[in-house]
Amino acid sequence: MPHQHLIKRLLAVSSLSEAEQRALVRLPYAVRNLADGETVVHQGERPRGCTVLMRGFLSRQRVISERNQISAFYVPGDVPDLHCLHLPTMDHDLCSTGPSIIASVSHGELRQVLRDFPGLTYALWGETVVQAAIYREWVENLGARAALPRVAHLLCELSTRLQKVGMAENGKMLLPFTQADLADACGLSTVHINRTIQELRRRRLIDWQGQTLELLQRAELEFIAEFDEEYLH
Amino acid sequence: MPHQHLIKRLLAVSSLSEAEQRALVRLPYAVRNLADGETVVHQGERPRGCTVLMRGFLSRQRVISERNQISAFYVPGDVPDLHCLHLPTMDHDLCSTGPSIIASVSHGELRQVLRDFPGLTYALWGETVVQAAIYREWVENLGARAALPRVAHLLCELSTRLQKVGMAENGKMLLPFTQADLADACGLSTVHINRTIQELRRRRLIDWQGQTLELLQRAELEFIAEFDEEYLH
DNA sequence: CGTTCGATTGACAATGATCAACCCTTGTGG
DNA sequence: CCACAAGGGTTGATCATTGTCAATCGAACG
Repeated sequence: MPHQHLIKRLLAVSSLSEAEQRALVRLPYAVRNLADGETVVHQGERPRGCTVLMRGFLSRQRVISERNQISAFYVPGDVPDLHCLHLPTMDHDLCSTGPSIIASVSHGELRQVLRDFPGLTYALWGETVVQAAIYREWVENLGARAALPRVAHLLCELSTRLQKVGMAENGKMLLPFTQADLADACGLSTVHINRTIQELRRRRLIDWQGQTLELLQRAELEFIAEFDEEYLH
Repeated sequence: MPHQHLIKRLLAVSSLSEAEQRALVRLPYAVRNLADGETVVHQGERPRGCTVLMRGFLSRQRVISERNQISAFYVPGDVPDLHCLHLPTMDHDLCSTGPSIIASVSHGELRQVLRDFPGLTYALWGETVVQAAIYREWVENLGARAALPRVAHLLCELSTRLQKVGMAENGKMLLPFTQADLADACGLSTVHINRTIQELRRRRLIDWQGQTLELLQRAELEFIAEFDEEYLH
């Protein structure tokens, strides 16, 4: 199993023995480079391994009533298709947003290690628990918040998750997302996302030029978004 | 661990040995009756056990920007706070909708059994995986669908889940939900939910009187909602 | 230099929210 | 037994947030 952040996070939730950590680290994997927009797994496929995102961003998406709806963003250390150990078919597309690098760990070998080291099963279950908490937040975000706080909440979440894996500092990060991506994630039109971002800029809450996003007044932004990072641990 | 449906479902995903099943069945639990509207677990609490819903309905809710947003409904056999094994604090209220009966299984004893029978850990992880899939569907429902298909999708989901636990037949079921509950789950106002339900009635897609809901033209309803029960197994 | 992609803008339309009643049923206390 | 209150459902009128359409602009790129 690759990636330090994944292992670090597994350690944070559950505590792993030396042997367990070693077994995890020794799991073989295949690395693959992805170009912007490339699809890792297609809806309907039955992947033979789990994907660990090592670098860059992935998004989970599917077309719902003629709209492309993004239901999750993944950052390095995430395992977007971990659930395929239990439910074999992917019911979404998994796409690279910007260039990225993934590692694939065979289901068979992973299952074997999980049988040998039950503590690892528990730890990976914890990963699913965290992802579920994020989905819940998205449900609330889409169901209850108006455009401005909704976008603000997403940006806060991204910033926090990126910070945890060392890809953001002081709310400053490199994001390959287009406004259309944000729109797909927030359930808004690109036009309205554009206006919402402009409003966030006007209020000096964010600075977003090219691929560089900076959250300027974190406290104020979190207040508007009712953001509480608790759910991300 | 109580409840046949939970055990049946665990068996459906993972296969459990005789010993594992016995260990599960023998877990002690405390039963509790809940009145309509009663709260099982409050936001911020750190429950000492997992809740297994035995009868009735629970909903997970929280106030987001002055709106009560429901992020999940639970039916008998579900374990709404299973994730608290990993993340100790509940960040939502868990409320009974209509009268219900729950069983509480101590975290300590559950953990012990999971240590003794790793196959059970894997099986319960599967439960979390399914719940996560439901959240994803809700994200898509709230993000991408207009009011009518959104409500239709929720009703299809409920019907399918209830059918699996023997609480619905031919799309006919007993639901204790008010229109306000639906509104909170769908991110719509009660007024608009009311009009949407009337439209569903007018098109002879549902018959809903008192607590009895019947889905009249399942195929047509699923078509409108783009509902595919795959994600529920 | 033309093409494409993403960002931006304006005009207009529409879905759904809000406000304010009103009705009906049910339950409760005098 | 009746009066009243409360909760849930229903309706109409009006408002506004957000979507749609269409066009423009600028940068990047072959």
